[in-house]
Amino acid sequence: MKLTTRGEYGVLAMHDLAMHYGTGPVALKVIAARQGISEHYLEQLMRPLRQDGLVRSVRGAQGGYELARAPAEISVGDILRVVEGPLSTLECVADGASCKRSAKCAARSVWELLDRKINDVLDSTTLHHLCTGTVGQE
Amino acid sequence: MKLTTRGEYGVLAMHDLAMHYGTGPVALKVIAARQGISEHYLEQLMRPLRQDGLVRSVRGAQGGYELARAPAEISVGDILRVVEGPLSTLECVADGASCKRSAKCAARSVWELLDRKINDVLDSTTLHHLCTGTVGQE
DNA sequence: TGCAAACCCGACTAAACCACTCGGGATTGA
DNA sequence: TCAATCCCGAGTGGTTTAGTCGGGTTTGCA
Repeated sequence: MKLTTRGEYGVLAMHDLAMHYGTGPVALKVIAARQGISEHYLEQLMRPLRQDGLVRSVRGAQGGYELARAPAEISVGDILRVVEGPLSTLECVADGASCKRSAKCAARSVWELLDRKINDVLDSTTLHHLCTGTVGQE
Repeated sequence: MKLTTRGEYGVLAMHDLAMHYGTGPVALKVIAARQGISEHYLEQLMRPLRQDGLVRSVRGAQGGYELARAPAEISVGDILRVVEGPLSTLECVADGASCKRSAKCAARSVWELLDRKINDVLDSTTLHHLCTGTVGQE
């Protein structure tokens, strides 16, 4: 039930970008220093975030990254799915066919319920909530 | 956000025991065959479950394992915490002191909310719910 | 009394994954 | 031009996972 640093750092970096949304691109070096993360490692996380259209990059001097959408339009779930892969707790829940026991598996219902609750929280929490300290509200 | 096979198999085995609760001990070999799990591996999972008092073992011929409490008194959370360790999604949430940024960490609130929801589901789902197909009810 | 069925325990291992690091290339503003 | 910046692929040491293996010890039953 652990999240890796990819998810942790990814959300930290995106939150950093959200705090500076609308003020031009922020350099990787700045984010890394501000959040206390390895710059090269963070770079690896930005790649999929860009490819997935969550951030835009500006190359060259004075370049950097910026959110591709407003903070309220990006959920923590969006970020985690991109940097961590699918969020389901067990392979067999995400992909029913892969589970040989799925038909008679009594445990399946707990995992399904769990996945639903996890996705509820992560999809209903946006960067805007993080920035305004209103996580879990409305 | 993945669960390991320890958690998956642990719940499967405990559910198996719950289905045969009150009919004497069930041999590891029987559970392993019924659930399609390696017997030796399952043995490793039963050790902590026994040490934690969730199951009782009967040694010698005709021996086996049985639940130490009624199925309604054992939650999925109980099982997972024993075989998987603490359920929190990030180290820094479980142990605030270990997180250098905890004070100013905006992301922290999401992880706390997430952990709370996960524990809610797992602690309110018992083996009895699994056996009766009433997961998520009452 | 002997034996086989069962639990008990510690050590080992191959493969995968994690959290990075490294080195170089392409792009662009000043 | 040059320095800042993003872009990309490859490598790496350590840890974890999902087991296997080989031997105990205990006990019901013939």
